[in-house]
Order: sequence, then C-alpha cells, then structure tokens
Amino acid sequence: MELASERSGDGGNGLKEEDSAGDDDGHHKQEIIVEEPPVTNTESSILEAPPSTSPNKKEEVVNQLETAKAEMGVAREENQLLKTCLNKIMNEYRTLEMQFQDILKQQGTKKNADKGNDDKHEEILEEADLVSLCLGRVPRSDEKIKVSNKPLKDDEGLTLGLECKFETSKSGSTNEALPNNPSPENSCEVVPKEEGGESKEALKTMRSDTEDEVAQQNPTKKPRVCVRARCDTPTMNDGCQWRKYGQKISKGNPCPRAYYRCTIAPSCPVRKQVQRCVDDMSILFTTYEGTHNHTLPPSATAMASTTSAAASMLLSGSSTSNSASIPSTATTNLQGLNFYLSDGSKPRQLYLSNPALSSSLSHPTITLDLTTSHPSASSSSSSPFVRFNSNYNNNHQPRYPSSSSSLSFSTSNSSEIANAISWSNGFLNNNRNILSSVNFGRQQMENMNQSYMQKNNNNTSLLPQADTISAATKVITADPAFQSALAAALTSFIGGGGVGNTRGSQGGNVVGESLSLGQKMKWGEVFPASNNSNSSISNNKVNGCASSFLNKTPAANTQTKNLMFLPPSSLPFSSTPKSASASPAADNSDTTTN
DNA sequence: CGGATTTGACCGGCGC
DNA sequence: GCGCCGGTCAAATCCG
Repeated sequence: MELASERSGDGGNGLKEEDSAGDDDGHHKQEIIVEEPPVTNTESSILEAPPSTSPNKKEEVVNQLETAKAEMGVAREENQLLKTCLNKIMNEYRTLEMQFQDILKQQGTKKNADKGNDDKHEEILEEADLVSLCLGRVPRSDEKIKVSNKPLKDDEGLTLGLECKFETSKSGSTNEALPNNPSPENSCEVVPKEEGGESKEALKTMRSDTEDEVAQQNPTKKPRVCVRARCDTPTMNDGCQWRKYGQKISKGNPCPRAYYRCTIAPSCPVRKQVQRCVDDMSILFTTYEGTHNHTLPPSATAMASTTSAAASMLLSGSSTSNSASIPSTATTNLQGLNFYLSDGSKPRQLYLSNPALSSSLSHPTITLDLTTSHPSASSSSSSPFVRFNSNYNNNHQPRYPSSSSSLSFSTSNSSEIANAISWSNGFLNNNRNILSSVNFGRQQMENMNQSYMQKNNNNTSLLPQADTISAATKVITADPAFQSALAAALTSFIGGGGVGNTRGSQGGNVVGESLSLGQKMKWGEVFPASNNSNSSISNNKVNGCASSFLNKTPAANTQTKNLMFLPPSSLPFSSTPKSASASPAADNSDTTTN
C-alpha cells in the first residue's frame, strides 16, 4: 500500500490515467508479492521490518530494499513509458480533432451556403440526414458521409445518422418534464427543449414531417420492431422493465402471446409482445412498439437503440419512399451495417412468416433476425454485418405476411449478433483491446482501423487501405461511426474512470450525451461485465436472453462482456445509471398457458 | 400489504 | 351487419 501510494505520487503529474495505472500496477505487484511471502516478503513488511534483527536478516532486508528500489525504478520507467504513450495518443487525438474540426467547418460553410440558397433544398438534405438509415435509398457514399456528419456543425457534437430521429429524453428528462404526448406517434418526438439548439428544432421538425407522413399512411399504426432471437428463457432481457398486462393465444400459434408494457415510466408508451415461434420453440419473437419517453438503464440502451434504429428505418423508408419508389431489392451500407431492402413481393423471408405475429403486420413492422444464418443473407455475405431486410408496404396489405420487414443478422456467431445489435458496441467489442490495453497507441489505432475495415469490408472501397495512422485518420474523418468508437475509446482511456463508470458524467446521460469529438467526450461508456454497479446486475440476475443476445461475446471476452458503446444521441433513449431492475418477473410469464 | 401476474371480458378494426 | 381477431382493461389472484 505504501509503495502504491508512493508510486502514484511519483508518477502522478496530474495525469489521472497514470495514477490509476500506477495504482493498478502497484496493486498488482502487491498481489503477486502476497502470493509469495516467504521468498520476497511484501514491501510493506520490508518497510515495517524491525531494525533490530540479526545481521543476516539486516543484509537480507537491505537487499530487499534495493530490490524494492529497483522495482520502483522499473515502475517509474513504466510510468514514463505510459506518459509517453499517452502523450502520443493525445497528440494524435488532437491532430484528428483538428482535422475533424476542419471538416466540420467546411461542411458548415457548405451548409450555410445551401441554407441561404434554398430552404427546400435544405429540407431535402435534412431529410436525408434523418434517414441515414433510410430504406430504399441508393447509397451515395459522398452524401452519406456528409449527411452523417452534418449535425456536427451545430455544436451538437458528434452525432450519427442513427441519432437523427431519436433524441428523446436526452438529458434525463422525465415524463413529468415532458409534455404529454397524446398520440402515440408523438412519443418519439419528445425532445427536451432546454438544450435545444437549432439542430434539435430541426430534428424535431424533421421527425414530425416524417412521422406525419407515416401517420398519413398509417393513421393509427406505430412502427414496430420485431426481434427474432433464440432464447431459452421466457422472455428476452432487454434491460428494460416490463409489466405484463395481457396474454392471448393468437390464431395460428398455440403459444400464447404476452403483452408487456414498459414500467420504467408510468406514461411510457412502449409496449412489447413476446411470443414463441410455432415452428421452433427456441425462437422468441419480441415485438417492440413505441418509443420510450424516459431515460433507460444502460443495459437497455443497446436493444433500444437497435429497435429504434430499425423503427427509424421503417419510418424513413415509408417517408422517403413510396411503395412505388422502393426498389424491389436494394442494399445499402451504412456505417458498417448492411441494409437489405426488399419489397413485399420479392424475397419472402422465411422467418418473417410468423403467423403468430401476422396480426401486427398492419403495422409497419421490421424484424431483426438474430437467429442463425438466413439463406439469402448468408449466401450473399458471410460477414457479420447487420442485414436488414425490409418488406415494408405503405398500403394495407393482406395481414400476412408481406407488410412486415425483416432485419436479418446473418450470422450464426452469437458474438457477432451482439456486435450487430449495436454496431458501435460491436465495434468496440471487436476492439476491446483498445480499452484493456495500456499500450493504446499506434498499434491500437491500426488494430481499430483494421478491425473496422474488416467489419466494413463492403465499405473498404471507400476506405483507405494503408494500414497506417494516416489511413486511420482518413477512416476516422470519413466515418462517424469510427469517430464515435475512437472517441469512446479515448474517452475511456484518457478520461479515466470510463471503465465501469456506469455513473455517467451527466448522471443520466451516460449514453445519450451528444458528443463533439474532442470537445465533449462524455458519452463513451463502458460497461464491463465484472462491473458490480447496479446497471449490470440486472442482466445477470434476470438471466434473460440478453445474455445470449445483447451481451453474447466469445468466452475469451468475459472481461469486457458487457462492453457497450453506444453512439451519442443516436438513441431514442438516454440512459440513466440509476439502478434498474430490468425485466423483472416478467420472464416467467408466458410459460403459463391459457 | 403492495406490486406483479393472470385471465376473462370488452372494444375496435377489418374482412366477408 | 356480423363474426373474427388482436389488443387492452381490470378484477382476482399470486407472491415476496
């Protein structure tokens, strides 16, 4: 202990990371020493050793003292190395930040010019922003990048395409603070005004436009996101709190369908339905409807962001594409996600045709297939990409099956599924060494770049191939997802306390905090599996399918099993670090049959 | 005892 | 208009 404190005092220099590193180091050494007390003695015992012992023992003590000194020297060297490493990182980071700011300026001027010229044009562009997850859009890489970055110009910080639609409850706003949303469709329009920059207003307007269109097309229908996942437990633990309010046996499926309501906030409009697949009882269909109007526990944000993104896709697709304009089959790639769109007439999704859920198909429904490989998807890609298949139809279709969509996670690898769930989460899962290694630097940058490019091999044509920092820089500046990931990594690395700090810096905006890369690095959040904080307890406690769904990672990843990294403001929910007993007793509910 | 679940009844949309 | 069906309500019941 004394050594540890002394060491951290030596290497302190006000750098938190080094302090912690030094502490860790000291702690580690102490542990090692404790394991071998007879041989080396603990350093504390050395210091506390009585001076009046036999001469041999004195010599021994002196030797040990010298050894300890040598160790301290080593520790100092390590600290120096760490300092150097950190300085490198900081320099690189600043460089990136500068480049990023330049890009922002350029885009800002561009946008201003556009603004001055044509408001309608801007609307169109903003709509493009809005639908960065757009279905049925021909991906234009240039515009896509601009689009994804554009919100950055408004001091909003780094935002992602995913965010454009969902910024609800960003700053820990509660229902009380929010206006009541009489219409369920408005539930996702809850935008706290306090921080509201122009961009938020714009976003709100954009949302309204989009959802108005949706409402026109489906006056009373909310988009739904159906998650199809293998799950042995009665329900999938998505981290949220649900209360069962009904159960029905629906036509075509002997398995009862359970209806749940979000109980985190009394007025939360979010519902979910849970039903087993009639063909494969191990497959669970969980259908989410609505958008949370409150903060969510961190453990719930992954699913929430995923479903929201999917819902966003639905809304976007419906709003930007008439049924006629939706290509029969279109693929796009956004930030590492593959979006596969097909209309209702084309590829009939095998797993889509769940009669049990057909009732809901008058709603625009998008299905995330988290089960094993889907033939068409796997045949076209073996990558762990998220594959979104959408069969959205604007018009009322025969209930079954064509008016739903399917997002097929074409992978049989559960860890990849987890990656797919939250792309950024997955990104860091694949780059967990960033967070676990002290030697974060060029190598890690390269690893990140490499891994990122692996994950986005459909995008590699857009990405620099050189395996260098400059390549990484280009990647970073070209792709907001990568910016986010990098920012989070740096946040956790530089900011200190990132790991395990589920108590977010904003006490409720752990994830939803917007970020300006290099300006406000608040949202990068890491939830280690070993974290004993309240937020991570729930998953383990409930033992829902989240363990196999959201947090499934290879066995080797146990230390960062729950590593979560969510894009800033890309979620419809901000996350509150308050203790959340997720998916409480609801799990056993639909084991009972009528 | 309070909160969650169960379960039959009820309501509204949709197809015929 | 009628029946079917999904979805919701709410009293009864269960459970910690």
